[in-house]
Amino acid sequence: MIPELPLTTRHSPLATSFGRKLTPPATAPYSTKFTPMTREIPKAYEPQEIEHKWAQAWYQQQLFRADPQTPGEMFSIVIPPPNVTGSLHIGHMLDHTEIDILTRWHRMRGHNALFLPGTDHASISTQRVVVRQLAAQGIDYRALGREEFEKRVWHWKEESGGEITRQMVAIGDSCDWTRERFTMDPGLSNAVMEVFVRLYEEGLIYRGRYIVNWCPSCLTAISDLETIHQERDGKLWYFRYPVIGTTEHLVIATTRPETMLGDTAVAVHPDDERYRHLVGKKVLLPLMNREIPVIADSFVDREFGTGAVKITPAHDPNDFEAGKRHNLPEIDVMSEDGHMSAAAGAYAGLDRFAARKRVVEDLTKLGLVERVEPHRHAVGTCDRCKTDVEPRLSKQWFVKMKPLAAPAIRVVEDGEILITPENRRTEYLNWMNNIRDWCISRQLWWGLQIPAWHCRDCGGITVARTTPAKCQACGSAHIERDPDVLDTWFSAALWPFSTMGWPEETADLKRYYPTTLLITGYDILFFWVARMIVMGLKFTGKVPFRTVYLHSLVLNAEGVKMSKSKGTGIDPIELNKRFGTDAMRFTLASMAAPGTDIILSDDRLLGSRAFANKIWNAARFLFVNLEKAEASGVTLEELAGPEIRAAAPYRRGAQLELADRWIFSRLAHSVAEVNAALKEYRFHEAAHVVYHFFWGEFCDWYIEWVKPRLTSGSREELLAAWRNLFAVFESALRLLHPLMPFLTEELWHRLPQRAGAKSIALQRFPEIPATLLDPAAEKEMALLQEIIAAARNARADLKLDAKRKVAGDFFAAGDETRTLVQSHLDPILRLASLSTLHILPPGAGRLDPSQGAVRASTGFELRIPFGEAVDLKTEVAKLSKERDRLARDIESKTRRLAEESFRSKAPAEIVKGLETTLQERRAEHHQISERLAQLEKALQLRR
RNA sequence: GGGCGAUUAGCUCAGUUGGUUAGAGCGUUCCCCUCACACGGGAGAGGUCCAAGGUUCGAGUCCUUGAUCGCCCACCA
Repeated sequence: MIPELPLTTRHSPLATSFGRKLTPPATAPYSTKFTPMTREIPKAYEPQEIEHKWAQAWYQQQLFRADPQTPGEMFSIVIPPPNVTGSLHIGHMLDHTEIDILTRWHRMRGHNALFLPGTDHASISTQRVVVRQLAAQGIDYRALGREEFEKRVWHWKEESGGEITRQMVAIGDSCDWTRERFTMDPGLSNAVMEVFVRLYEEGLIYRGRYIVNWCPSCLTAISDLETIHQERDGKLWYFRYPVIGTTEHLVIATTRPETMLGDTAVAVHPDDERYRHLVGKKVLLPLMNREIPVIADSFVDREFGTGAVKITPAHDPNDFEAGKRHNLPEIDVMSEDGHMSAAAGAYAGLDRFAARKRVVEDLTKLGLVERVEPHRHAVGTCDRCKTDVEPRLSKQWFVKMKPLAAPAIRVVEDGEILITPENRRTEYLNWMNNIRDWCISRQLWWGLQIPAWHCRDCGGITVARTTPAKCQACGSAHIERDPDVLDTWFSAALWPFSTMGWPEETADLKRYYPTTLLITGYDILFFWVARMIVMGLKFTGKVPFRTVYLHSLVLNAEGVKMSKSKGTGIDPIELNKRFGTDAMRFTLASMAAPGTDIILSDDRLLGSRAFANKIWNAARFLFVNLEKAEASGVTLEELAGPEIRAAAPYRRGAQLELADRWIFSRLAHSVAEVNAALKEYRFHEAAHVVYHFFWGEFCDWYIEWVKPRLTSGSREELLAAWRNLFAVFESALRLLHPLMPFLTEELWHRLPQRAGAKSIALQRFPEIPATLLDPAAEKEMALLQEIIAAARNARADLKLDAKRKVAGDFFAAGDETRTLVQSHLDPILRLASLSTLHILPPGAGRLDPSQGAVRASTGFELRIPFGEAVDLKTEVAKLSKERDRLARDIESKTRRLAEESFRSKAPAEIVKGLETTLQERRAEHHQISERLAQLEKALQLRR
């Protein structure tokens, strides 16, 4: 069953975002009968209405539902689940655009394609959002109690998750909505418990008291990855600790004075001559008046500071280790919220930074501050709230990563998983090879609670899939569930298989797992990708995906990563309104060159919108002219046949006209290029190819070329013209569909269609037979285009009225060229705005440039005669420039060819090619020089 | 402290394995509101490919060094 989209939340989906609600359409938006095409088509493409109509239709009809029973090649991809912290931002749009392009492409190529949607509970982030909301209402979340708080978050989740779903529908994600998942769904949470228990039973999950990264603002432990190191200008304080029983002082250096209150030793290097006599003695810890030992430990760096370091086992990971080695007491002088604890004596209750200041002041008064130096160092901050992280001693749950990492390294090294781009693969391997244990417990309320129960009687831990009745160790019923929840990435790590029903052996799991591909941003390579590989291998014995494509990030105009909290994000809804989803998708795709980040600009979006409009108007042209063809007896049925979809050229007799041969050949090339580009995730290239084909070739040349054929001629001629035009256009729509799904769907339905034509998305991607590749046609067409361009160029330089048709002269020594021009005189005249083109006989010789502007290229010369008022000087300047350019080129080529080393070492074809080119250049140069001479003579005569 | 990426037209960026005159979009200049489209058509201008060395017959492309910008990783107090 497809879920109804909840429409009742006050956050109200499309009502606030995309302008309207999703309601079932009264009738299907496509015709169920043979479609008489809509003749009335607005002049400009207005995406809003159309996108909404199709988004809704696709969703309602479950158009992209995947069936494991369907045979054929499989393509499966799971979405990187967005956090339910609000709505999708522009960064997500890139994920979705790339995934959807590839999914649609595979589906159209006949593959059994699954795009599995879903969302992530995002433990810490979501909790923060709701806590802040409550605070805004004057509610302290702790006062609500855990249960009530969880209820509030679930409520928020329904809103946010619903909004995200609606956005995904609205931007045309071709997901299977029946398979939508959430990381806290019963099935997924079940998988999480299963994994936790198994890892615990194998000893790969353990609980222990260690120094962890603690956020005093979020009030939870966070992992190493969530700790962002920030370079900062700080200070290095030198403190004097009096050595007991002497008049000496031992000087230590520290960046964190406040932690000295918890010092339990001072360490020096065992080989350090300066301090050897002090080892074993005691120093008096100032302010606290505690006697602490001087110990020797080789972890001390003799070069740093004074070579003597204070040891605070409860507040520094190194000191913690040292403390363990030397059996030192651990004195925690801080509370969880970053204030000094009772153990800090007189400083209790002070904020840690206030305490720092006070400690320095007090020591200064005592004359125990030796000196202070500026010191640049890295400070850990919380990924979520940017608060300085406090290394804190606490009991947490960890995953032992080393044994799990080994296979995850192997599969990437072996190429069983392909990580692309290549440099990310290296990054992955480096990280995996230096992996450390993963702190997975979080002191939060929103999330998946750890399935462990503590015994109040014996202190034993019972880990179980379902709530146990008694303690596993002593049988006591006095057990309590561990209050902590799991790091949100723990459940995310299982996503590719938990979403498919694991640990059950479901049909989905068999058919769609391992997934084909993972597409996500490189910023979560370690957070997510690496851990999915680890967990996938551990629990399914298979890789979770065959290929990982890591795309760039979308940055704002300042080149900073988009962030909603910082207010630096671009609102995708705004973009959709202004440009349309298709334009946004196309823009993202066209900028998504692997390896470089994307800075989105209005200019590019405007360009894409213009492209959509261009296609719209090409279609409009077809539709408004079709009546004329129908009047001559061409029927819509004839334009809706399978030949259209097969892009089979319609030949009158055995002949296909040059323009048709050319456009089919170009189409075949374009399809091949798009396929090749998408295969290697070169979205920008695919976008460019389609853009150029549609606009630069189909619109600019083909349509213009065949225009007269569409409205006059015999029924047979009209049919040929229209069939070919439709075949190319229809194929081009399919070619474009993965990039611009809405526009193409709309136009496709406006084409004559057979009954029940549901969606272009379910049609085949164009497969153009290689026999349509026509190098001869491309060459001839290129020559004709060049001739037309030469005429236009000459016209423009003569500053002729663009509307005025003028006569031209044409000379070509080659018979073939003359024949070609003669047989395509009509389009040439039309496209170059010429009244006539006088083709001179081969014996006529060069065109006299004093009579007009001559433009020449390899094999031909074309002249537009000077009118009454002509600026010969401009013409001379133009030709001189061209002559100089040629001269430079000739010189460099001549020099190159004269080099013996080049001739002997370069491949023969390169040498030969260069020689040929050189000859051509010389000929051109000669012509231009001649022309210049004549022109200058003419100029003198005028004077 | 390690590692990585970037530097190409006014702007934003492409440029596949080294090969003949380095491309696109936007902007800009000139001409056109021609019966699909001014979100348009036509024609131009605009680049010592960050710098210096090196390899090569040949370098935007490969190597070395440097400069500038950015990113990732990292328990030296």
